[in-house]
Amino acid sequence: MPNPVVLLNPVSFYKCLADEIRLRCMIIIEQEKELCVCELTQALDEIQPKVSRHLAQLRQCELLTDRRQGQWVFYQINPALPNWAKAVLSQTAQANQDFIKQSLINLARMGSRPDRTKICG
Amino acid sequence: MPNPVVLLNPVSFYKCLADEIRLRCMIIIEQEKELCVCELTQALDEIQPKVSRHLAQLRQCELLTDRRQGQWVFYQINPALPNWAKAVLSQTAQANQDFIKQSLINLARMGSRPDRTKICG
DNA sequence: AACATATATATGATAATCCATATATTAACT
DNA sequence: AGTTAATATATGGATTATCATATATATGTT
Repeated sequence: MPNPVVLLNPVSFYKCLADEIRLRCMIIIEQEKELCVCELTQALDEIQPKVSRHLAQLRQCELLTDRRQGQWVFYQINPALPNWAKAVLSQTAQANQDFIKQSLINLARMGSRPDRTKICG
Repeated sequence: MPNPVVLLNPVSFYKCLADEIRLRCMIIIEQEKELCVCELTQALDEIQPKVSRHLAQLRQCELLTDRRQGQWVFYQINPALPNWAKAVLSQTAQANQDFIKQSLINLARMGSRPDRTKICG
């Protein structure tokens, strides 16, 4: 069965992407499939409340979904986004690798990342 | 020969799209190929200085190019935009016809639109 | 098990910064 | 002169950052 698709206002969609931190989050989550707050905090080299607030906004606009696993909260791209928005995100990610290069390095440097063993569909 | 391609920061690109008036402008220009300020003013039903200001921003960020023909200034999508940005714009336009529906009606209602007889490549 | 401590995340409150708008004016063209 | 477009300034509103704190979970000790 087809996913129920989110009704997405294009202006609020682009408002979400119109911020350095939020756009980085979206792109590296797009790329890594799923990341938790502490990983994002490290990758972006920003303080935790700042990252958390931006994630909250992305969640509220339904660009991201979250799931808690133990002490961690993992975020991923909302699978119910309309196709045009998914396309925008993936093309933006593909064409702007430079933009997230340093974040991926920071992420790779991170010791003892939480594992995702209990991913339940 | 291939167009020289604009170097485009993704955050400023999305900041440009993160406003109702600017996004409407981009989408109807995308669709109509070329529009002048007075047409846009009418289509969006907004006062002229407001529209002009937003167009100036879009021009400054190189999302739009302008050409003067007599008393009119026509705007079109910058052909030197990178492909990913062009793709984002056309997909956004295609998937959000509702968003510009009223603007197109206003535009169609407009009497004596300036013609583009002197379009020089 | 009960308790204390540590880690991860979210949020309230406040201050600071940025952005859009309105009005008035100026410039460019016919 | 009349039409079209751009800009300057001031103001109000929205967005953002930060600190301190709250909550939830996990770990360690007795």
